[in-house]
Amino acid sequence: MSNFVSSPVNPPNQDMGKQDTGNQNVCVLLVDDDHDVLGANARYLRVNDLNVVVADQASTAIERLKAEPIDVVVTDLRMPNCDGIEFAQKVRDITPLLPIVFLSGFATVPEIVEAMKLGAVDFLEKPVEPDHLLGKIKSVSTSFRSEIAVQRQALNISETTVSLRKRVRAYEKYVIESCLLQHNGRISCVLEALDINRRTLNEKMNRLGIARNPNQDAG
Amino acid sequence: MSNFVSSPVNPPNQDMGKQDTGNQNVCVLLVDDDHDVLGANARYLRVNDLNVVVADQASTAIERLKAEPIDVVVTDLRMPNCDGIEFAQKVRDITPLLPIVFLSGFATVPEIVEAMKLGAVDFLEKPVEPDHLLGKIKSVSTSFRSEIAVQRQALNISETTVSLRKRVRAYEKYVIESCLLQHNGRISCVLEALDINRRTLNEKMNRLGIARNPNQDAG
DNA sequence: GATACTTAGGCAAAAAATTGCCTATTTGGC
DNA sequence: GCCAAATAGGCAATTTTTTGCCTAAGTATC
Repeated sequence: MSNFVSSPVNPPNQDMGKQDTGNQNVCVLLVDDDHDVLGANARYLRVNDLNVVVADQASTAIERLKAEPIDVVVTDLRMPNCDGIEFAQKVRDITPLLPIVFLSGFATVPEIVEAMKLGAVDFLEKPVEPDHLLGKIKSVSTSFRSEIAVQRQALNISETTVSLRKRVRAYEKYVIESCLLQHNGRISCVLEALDINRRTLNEKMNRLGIARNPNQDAG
Repeated sequence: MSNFVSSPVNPPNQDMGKQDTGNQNVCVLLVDDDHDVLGANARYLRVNDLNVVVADQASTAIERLKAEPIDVVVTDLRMPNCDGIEFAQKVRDITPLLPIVFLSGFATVPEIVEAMKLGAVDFLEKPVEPDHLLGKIKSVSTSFRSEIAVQRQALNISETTVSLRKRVRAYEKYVIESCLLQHNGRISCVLEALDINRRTLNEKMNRLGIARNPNQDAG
């Protein structure tokens, strides 16, 4: 019954206090047809404790995306078989809100615009400094980290029927969980922030399977 | 005041009844410090039945925005007192989802990225062909904004208090509208796609104020 | 131990949403 | 004109959700 387990509010391991790199949870999908660039970036990111999945072409990348719990996609804009935009569109079909970071040496305004419309989180100019890339990924993944899982659940429109009901429910769950997270689990704040009756919130949390867990420790 | 929290999904201009050029409903706010460009564009758009409000600087534009029922903002990126990005941010504070089209002669990648992140609908390179601009405005105002951008925004936790109810409602509306759009207004398809009872969909559309008869052809 | 504060939850009334059944309207084809 | 398909909507039964009232449990303070 309880197939909804991934409450982002209190993942077993997740702890704001953890102070190592905090990166090992993050899974990046690196896509680039240039093996040198791909390898170098992958290595750098791995050294920095990121979980890296690589692909040298769009089709492979899509496969990996379906198979692995990717948190961020970093892709080249210009690729031989399938350009980055096309690729991003496919990614969107699978995970509508997954952050995508584009890399490109020469990009035209329309390309950038199109990429951004497809929900690119950022657009870095090649050659990109590994450290800059790392920083970008970190910022993208930390700001989204808590939400990704839920978003994926909420909006993973992929194969299965996307009943409006399920989607709305997932969205509601997502909003409440985010709000909880944002207010360190302080119910009273959530009540105010969402302008909702306490009793209703209680009911919703039960119904939606939202765990309370005053993760009160301030980072 | 700013209780004008428009539905994040819907352009203010909802009236799909009139069918001549369909333009006279659309109100465009043109912002450009160059009076020649401003005048020329305004004239062209007016000739084409658009309702045009002009401003030669950001502060004026903001005032107009507050006063008039603007449907689309078209702004220069580079302006003397306040650059386009800054201006767009202010626009966002007032109307979180109003479509903004940027114009610019020389724009850097980061600028474009930033503009798009602020929800720009498009980025046209100056000098812009009046007809192209007109087309863009028409398409923006008739079709809904870029899905992803809207989706992101709909999902985005904003600082301001937006009741859970409103947000869920907006999301539901967005889902239905997108689905309608995707299926060219074919109700039967939407029913199937969203796995929802016909009667329920009817009720929801009424409740949420979703117009039937979306433009069967894409712009 | 008393007190204040925060949160959970039982219960039931009230409100809202869902949905089946039936009818009406529109559109296109024969 | 008649028929079929698609869609809207009235009505009412049913289900779900919201919410006020009241009680209780857990914490921290005094």
